[in-house]
Amino acid sequence: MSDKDPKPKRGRPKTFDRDRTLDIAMTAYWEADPADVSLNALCQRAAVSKPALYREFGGEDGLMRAALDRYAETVLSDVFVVLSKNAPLEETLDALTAFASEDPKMERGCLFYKMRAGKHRLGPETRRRVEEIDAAAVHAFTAYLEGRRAAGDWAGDISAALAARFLVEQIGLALTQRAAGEDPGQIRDTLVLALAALRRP
Amino acid sequence: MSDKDPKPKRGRPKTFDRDRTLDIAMTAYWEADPADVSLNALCQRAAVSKPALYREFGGEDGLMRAALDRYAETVLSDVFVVLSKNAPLEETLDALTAFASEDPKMERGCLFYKMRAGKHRLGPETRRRVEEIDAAAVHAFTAYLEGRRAAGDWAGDISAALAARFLVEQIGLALTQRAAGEDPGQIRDTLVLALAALRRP
DNA sequence: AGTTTTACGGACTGCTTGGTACGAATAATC
DNA sequence: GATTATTCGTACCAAGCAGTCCGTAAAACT
Repeated sequence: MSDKDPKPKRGRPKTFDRDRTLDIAMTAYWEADPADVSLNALCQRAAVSKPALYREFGGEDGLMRAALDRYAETVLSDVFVVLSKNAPLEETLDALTAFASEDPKMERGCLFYKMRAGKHRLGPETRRRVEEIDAAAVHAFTAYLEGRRAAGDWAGDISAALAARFLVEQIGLALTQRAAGEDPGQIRDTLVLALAALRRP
Repeated sequence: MSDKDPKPKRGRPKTFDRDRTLDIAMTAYWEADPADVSLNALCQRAAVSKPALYREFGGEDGLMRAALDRYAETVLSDVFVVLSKNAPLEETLDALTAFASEDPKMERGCLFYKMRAGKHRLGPETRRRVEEIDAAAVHAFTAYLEGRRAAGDWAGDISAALAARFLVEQIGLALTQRAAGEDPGQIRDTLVLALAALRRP
């Protein structure tokens, strides 16, 4: 597995730091609304030339898509991990509530939900990825809830798919409120109120 | 009160149709995201010159604010009327659910919530008006719920203010989903699930 | 040394944006 | 008819946008 310069390639050696640039782009898109971050501003922020960006990512759509990919690997994966643990319902809902309404990491909201909210403004690649992640999230929540039902842990009389959609939307709502700078305590209260629908029969 | 040309004013007579222009602007902002409607496009759509717009509304902010004003008078007022009727809780929640998830008038979502979602992109006047309407909505819902509590109709153990906030956000979520073109049936199911928190003790 | 290959970025394109300068048009008044 | 008051819209502005041209730098190969 040694990727230690196995082939001294021809031509001028590449100096473009893809990883660093992607980090900066992801952070910028995350902090602000992706629609409010221009390529020009991004180039300046990362001290990178525009042609370099185009060589590496093909354009704005490619860059956004790559940034979203990284976000999914870096941040969203944690949520999927939590679900795959198949912990009791109460415990999982508490963890999700804390994550969405209080986790300092999510103080500026969630890049995925921000992109989803402005889906019509995205390029085709990024939009496709957003829909992919959305479907994956619903699927993961559905699987988790079906597991909890089988474990006798959840007695809801609704379909797991509906409950999963509901969860995804309520968490999204909370994270959108955080991005808007609303009071975490109030966000938490609202989210707890909503999720009560899954706790009681 | 006759405004029948009581004063033959000096200067060139005005031909600008403020009402018609405002209607077209409101509709355009409503159908699309306000951030995606440029003044240029609006002028073309209304067959109006840009300087005329500036003379009448002062700029983009003024026009948006005027369009939102008209929207509040035209559309939102209906909701406030429903609340002021002080109908039983179940009945009102059903009406709100139908309004948000199925009313054909709201097929493209709600201008107020669209503006609120992109609040940071608005001019100062429009933003201020959005916050005003938001506060008014919460206030109206709070007053209604307190009335229902007094009538023994609502036995919730939470504050009316929290329940009002919750209602405003859930209705907003449903209307945002409608703007995104999601299935009304699914939107309805999700909203009913959320509002169950207010129906049960 | 010279050729080939690859990556580099300054400077440019064409387009859209919100906003405005200004002369022409149209009325009442003198 | 001249003056004054008011509204009209063409034509322009600077700024910002995504995206690209192309000359130059830096390496390996011959």
